[in-house]
Amino acid sequence: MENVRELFQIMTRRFGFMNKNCCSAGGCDISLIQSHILYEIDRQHKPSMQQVAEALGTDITTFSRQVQSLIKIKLVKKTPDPDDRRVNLLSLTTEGKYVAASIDRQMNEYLNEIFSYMNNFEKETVIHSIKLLNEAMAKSGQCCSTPSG
Amino acid sequence: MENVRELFQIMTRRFGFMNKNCCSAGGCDISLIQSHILYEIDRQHKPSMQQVAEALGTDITTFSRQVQSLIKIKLVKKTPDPDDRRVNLLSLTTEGKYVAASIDRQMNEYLNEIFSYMNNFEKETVIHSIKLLNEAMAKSGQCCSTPSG
DNA sequence: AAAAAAACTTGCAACTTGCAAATAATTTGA
DNA sequence: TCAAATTATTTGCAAGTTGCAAGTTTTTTT
Repeated sequence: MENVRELFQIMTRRFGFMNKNCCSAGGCDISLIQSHILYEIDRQHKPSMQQVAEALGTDITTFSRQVQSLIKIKLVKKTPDPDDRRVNLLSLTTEGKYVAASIDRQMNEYLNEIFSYMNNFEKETVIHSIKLLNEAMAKSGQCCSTPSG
Repeated sequence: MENVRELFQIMTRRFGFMNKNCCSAGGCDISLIQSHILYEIDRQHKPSMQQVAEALGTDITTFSRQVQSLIKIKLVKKTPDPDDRRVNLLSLTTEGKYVAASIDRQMNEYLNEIFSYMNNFEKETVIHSIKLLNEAMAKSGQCCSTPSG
């Protein structure tokens, strides 16, 4: 049987390159980590620092400083949680939303280009498979999350 | 229609956590980048520095130093290419092979655990899909490789 | 051969990392 | 009710990582 890990390793490496290549979409040259942070803030509804850091598997102290840099370039906003003032809620600024949307658009364009080499049945099969994988990975909590979280 | 990028983003993030979690397999606590380097040297046949650095999308100067650190902990060997002595061929030491194999074993164990939540048809569908994806990504060179390479 | 190119290494200055300790707000439990 | 424990986040620090520019060594070109 083929080496399953190898298939995944190559695929995720390529997807990583795609993400890296999209860091300059939206007229803003950010780092890969910053791009991931924008993505995750956009995905969650007013998440706290902890929530985003945990989702990304980033040390909270490192994360704190990454967020500071994103606030400095005006892509991210921090609002104290009125219900618990230890907590800071994160959200994207208008420009942050624009950058995140540009990156997302570019990523989906790349993905469409990749799918253009498949017929429609193959494409649907692949998308269905990724969903299956995500569900299975969610069930199998232990291995696919950070040791800390 | 669902957001395809989101499906990929979450899946590759989880696979990244798996890779990170396996860095201590083989009784050796290495960094994620070092694990990727071991993997890639193992995969290619006596590759040059350039070849591995390019495959991983790492700057060659950074890579040079990462390799030095792997040589220092005796996981990697560097042999001058007899045909072109500018070139250094990379290979794993016996211990490097052991560590790489341990990581690979642990990764495949994790993957098996994930597949245990699927029936056999689903598993085969998923594996087939990843192959399709890799072929399509290889055809669509532009987006899924480094800007430099 | 001299000049250009290729494969790699080193110096440097900027950035990133995570641990330990600090601060600030909230919860717990006498 | 108030001191102690807990939680969310930030800062100091020292170690590690980054990539550019400039270096060495070897090979290719002219």
